[in-house]
Amino acid sequence: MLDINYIRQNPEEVLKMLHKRQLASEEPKVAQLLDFDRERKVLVQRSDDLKALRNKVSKEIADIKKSGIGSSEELILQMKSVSEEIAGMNGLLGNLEEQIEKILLELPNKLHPSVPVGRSADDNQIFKDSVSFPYNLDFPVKNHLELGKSLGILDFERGAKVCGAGFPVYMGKGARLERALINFMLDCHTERHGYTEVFPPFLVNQESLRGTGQWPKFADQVYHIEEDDLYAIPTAEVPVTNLHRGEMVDANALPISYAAYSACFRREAGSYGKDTRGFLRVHQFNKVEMVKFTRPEESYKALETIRENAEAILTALKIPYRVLLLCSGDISANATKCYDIEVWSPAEQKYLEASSCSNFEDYQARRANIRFKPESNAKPEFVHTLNGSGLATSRLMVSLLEHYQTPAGSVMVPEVLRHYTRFDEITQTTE
RNA sequence: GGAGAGGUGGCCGAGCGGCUGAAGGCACCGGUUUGCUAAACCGACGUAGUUCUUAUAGGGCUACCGAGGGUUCGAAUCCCUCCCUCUCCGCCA
Repeated sequence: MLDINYIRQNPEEVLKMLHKRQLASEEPKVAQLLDFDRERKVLVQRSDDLKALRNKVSKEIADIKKSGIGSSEELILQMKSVSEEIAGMNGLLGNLEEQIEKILLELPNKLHPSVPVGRSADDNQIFKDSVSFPYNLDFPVKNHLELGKSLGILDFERGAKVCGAGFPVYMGKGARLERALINFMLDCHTERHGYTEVFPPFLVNQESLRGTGQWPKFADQVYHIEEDDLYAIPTAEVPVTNLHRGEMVDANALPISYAAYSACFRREAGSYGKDTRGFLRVHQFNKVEMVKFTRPEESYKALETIRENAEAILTALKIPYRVLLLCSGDISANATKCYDIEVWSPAEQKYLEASSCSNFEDYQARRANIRFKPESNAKPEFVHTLNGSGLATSRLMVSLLEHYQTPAGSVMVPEVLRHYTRFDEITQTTE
């Protein structure tokens, strides 16, 4: 969330940001917030005055009782009514603070000056266009669904039977290939890019969702297990960023870089009918996520590093891709700046999002209260948090299967994965 | 699921209902001493809100001892609920 001091001092900046984000409906909230804030201040002052009086008189009462001189009856009676008055104010104050908190949690993050202004996904800027690798697909290409079915490596029907639509099953060499991808990506980030591997819980509590900003905004997109009041993670970002929630991290340890595999669960409520075929939109998918905690002055450099780390995976796999710089109307509410990496699908003849790399500055750190001391005796400051998919396997698998198919209908395994799969090709005779 | 113990500042740890924002120790910071380092000694040392002043600093007031309620003139301290950690028993993977 934003610093309330920043909003007090720069309300017009906040309004400008909302305008750029195409969130006109949110604009009245700023004035409302400032109204509540002023009201709160008046109430706090009056309540603090009463508390000061009560503290002072309570000490007098103590003195009277100790010395045994005089009577405290009258004072106690007075303080009783003062306490009642304070209690009344606390009720009002609690209400106000709840509303202030609510608005603060809902307001989106600032935008970095380099973010292009635009209305929708159509206005995203191409940061890096068509990074390609040589392929000979001069034959009728099959799409990933056809390949998955003919090779017996993907089973959407049975997935739907055991769970529901959007829960794909990988079989045989398909399962092995998926696992190879995950292992390759994790090894790459830990051994070559300097990340520490984390295997996080796949269920989290509500505080964690709130810490990274999925709560309250995306409450309806997250699977909720009522019995234990836990939520299935939509991304490893949630448990991994929250590892340091409420902590004072050691300044010398910064930047902290974590790479984590997790399954990701998304309800995708309201998006039925859009890109629903096969892997294009699923409720459960696998992803390796990179998370960084940095000093504020280093976060934008770290964002480029994360993007490069994600690109390195595609380069190694020789998967064609491009990088977009998201515009103000398309970027998520939590991020100040975000790159999307999209992989090419020869069958769909379009780019598919496989990674998002974002800087959140102190937006998540403030929610999750993650601080550090810049100097040993200095005041604590919020760290900056960032993350990027490195990468999600589902769309990656689409592009991989389609690019590596042969005229005979088999799929070759990318060079760098063979060490993990221990087979070179997936043919129809797969077990 | 049952029984017990406990959650206090960056860390460890003491704390009788009023004199406790909190002893003591460690770490960090400033200084003295010292050939360097270390040690020793001295000093400073939480966060947030608000207000005042002789206002790049200092003072006052308020809140914060796992979270939320309650009792009380007054709660770190007593009571209740919840969360977490540890130990033991039971059950299960």
